[in-house]
Amino acid sequence: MKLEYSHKLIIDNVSRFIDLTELEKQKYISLLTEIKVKKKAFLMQAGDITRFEYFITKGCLKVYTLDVDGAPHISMFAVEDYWTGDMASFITKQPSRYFIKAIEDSELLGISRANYDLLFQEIPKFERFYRILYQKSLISYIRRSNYGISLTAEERYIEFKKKYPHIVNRITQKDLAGYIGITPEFMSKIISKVNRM
Amino acid sequence: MKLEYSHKLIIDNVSRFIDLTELEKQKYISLLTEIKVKKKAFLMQAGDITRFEYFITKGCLKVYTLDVDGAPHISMFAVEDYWTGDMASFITKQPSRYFIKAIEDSELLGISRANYDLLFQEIPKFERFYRILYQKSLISYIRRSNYGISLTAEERYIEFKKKYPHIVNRITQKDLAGYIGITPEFMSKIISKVNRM
DNA sequence: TAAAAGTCTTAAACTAGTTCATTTTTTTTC
DNA sequence: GAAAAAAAATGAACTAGTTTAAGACTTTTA
Repeated sequence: MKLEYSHKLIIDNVSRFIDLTELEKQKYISLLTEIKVKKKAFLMQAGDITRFEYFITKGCLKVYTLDVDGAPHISMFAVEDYWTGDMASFITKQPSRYFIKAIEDSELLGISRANYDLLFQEIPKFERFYRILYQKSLISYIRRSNYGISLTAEERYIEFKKKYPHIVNRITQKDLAGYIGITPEFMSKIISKVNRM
Repeated sequence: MKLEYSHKLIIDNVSRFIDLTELEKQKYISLLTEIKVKKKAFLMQAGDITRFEYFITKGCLKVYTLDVDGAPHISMFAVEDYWTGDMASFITKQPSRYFIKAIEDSELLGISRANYDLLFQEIPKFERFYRILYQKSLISYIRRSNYGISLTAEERYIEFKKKYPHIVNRITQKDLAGYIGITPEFMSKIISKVNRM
């Protein structure tokens, strides 16, 4: 079976943790929805009940909330081969507090809540896939949940550059500040300081 | 089948997400190890390769790292009916950066890495249990990973009291400071301020 | 391709949280 | 139940990061 690029990408991603037969691959792909979103457009907004979990096949997006003062707090940048969405809203069917906005023209594959549930009935192996995917995400979020309180802003910036070299030059300094958790002004100071070192 | 208290607790916990037959329950329990740890004793220390994932049946423990200056950063307090451990070390078999120390005399059920792997072969339903358990943990860690950078220390303290009323009076102010990410001195100030309000 | 909008830089005054030092209170230990 | 150890409170001097404001540079849009 010849797969188109985006389908090959997601099958390769899934195949890191579980083996699928040709029939299962086709079944899985049939449960996905193709989505395109132009630069600056929203994939979802706060107040929405999230209908999909997303896999990015092309582009770059930011996931963020607005605090009481209207300042954005970016929780992740999602690029090719990443999974994103708002799992809390997707699972609980409660309105989301997150915005997801495209930083570049982007293409995604979405799985709806109904198809996500169906997937486990049709191909129980996916319980294992998601068990391992969530386990790996959990390991990185557990680590990250301490960053904000145990590292200085400068240390967090250096960590980000080391961990995400493929992302750092696709985003603005302002958005990076929103991720690191500081003002754009202080971000500017840190970057010029670190570059001088 | 009459279960002893600690086994009943863990079976009830697992049964929130999956249904087990009597035979499966017995099989599962046979894979667990009972562990007791006295107040102030370590369940594990940085440098160890974590042998178990733990379920607490009695007591209270703190999970923490030491930063370069030797200051403790507490990542969780674990009480009855909680799961804890260092998943990164457990999965990758690399040395841990965490300490787990009992705050009260505690009793736990541990599953070894070998039995964890075996469990999925013997009772594949557990892929689903862990998929859902990790999914729920992930939802709360995703939320928490933004707390450090988007809330003030006072707001984090108020959140903690609201979310963990059953824990707040079992731990010292000093340990709470280590969790909130501030000095014990500033914690003291915040608490007296919040109580005055 | 010009104007508009957004991003980046710099600097001075400010605030949340730290550090260090001392005293009081509570808990642990023998 | 006394002595020792640990935790909590308080205060003064300090630092990381914010706020506000203004000008320079880049990107977007018509």
